[in-house]
Amino acid sequence: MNENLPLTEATFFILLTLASDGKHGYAIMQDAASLSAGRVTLSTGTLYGALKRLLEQGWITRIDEDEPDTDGRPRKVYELTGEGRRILHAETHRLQHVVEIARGQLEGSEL
Amino acid sequence: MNENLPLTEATFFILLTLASDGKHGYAIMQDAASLSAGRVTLSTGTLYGALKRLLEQGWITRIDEDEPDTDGRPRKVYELTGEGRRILHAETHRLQHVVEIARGQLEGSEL
DNA sequence: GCATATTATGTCGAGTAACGACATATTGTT
DNA sequence: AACAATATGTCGTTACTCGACATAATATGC
Repeated sequence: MNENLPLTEATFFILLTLASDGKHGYAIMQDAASLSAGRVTLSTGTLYGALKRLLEQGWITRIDEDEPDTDGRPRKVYELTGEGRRILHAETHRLQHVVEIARGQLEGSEL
Repeated sequence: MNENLPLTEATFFILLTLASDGKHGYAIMQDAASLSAGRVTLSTGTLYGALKRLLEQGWITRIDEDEPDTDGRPRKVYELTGEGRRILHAETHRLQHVVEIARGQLEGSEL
């Protein structure tokens, strides 16, 4: 069904933070950190590299809010595409499945 | 608690297959495939590279069963160390936690 | 008014790991 | 005798992360 999985943790969390609404890069970084209770701290190299890749893959798009009243401060807002959302769901289910496999395996070996 | 996480999928499944008992490389490949219903197919490059790394890290050890009756066929058997088992558990819990975060996030954005 | 922290975006080089291709040898099957 | 399966390994390419560095605007504190 999906040849793009597994996602890297960085990619997964970027998509996750965009699930609720569109955001710009810096906000994604902060949201990923707070969502994961500080466990996922995206470096800028990882973040902007991943955003570029995700755009090329068509999993996110840019919604330009270059309204002049925003005073020229560059702020690029991204949101999930349908494909991006589909993949986010697929990866979540994959992870769920992996956890089930792992629990089954560990249970059987530790009694 | 653990600076080694997240594990890659290959590493995670190698450790998982060794949770129940020691195995040699080829058996690990097959077990990973059957355990994951064919989703995880380790290539030999990945497998033997990972085994080497895991040995160096002390997460697995080699138990030499070079009994002469095995007729010189080389077959290296690996098993988890305490550290390896500890990390396998930690990663399983991490994954569980990630799934919970993801489900919470997706729930909130799709009602 | 000035310094510093925060917000915000980006590049670059180094390191790690996965992957497929190739190589080799033995055992089991047809 | 040929071929599939078992079994281990190397090598080069590709993808991604990470930390360091660079730049600029805004906001806060003194």
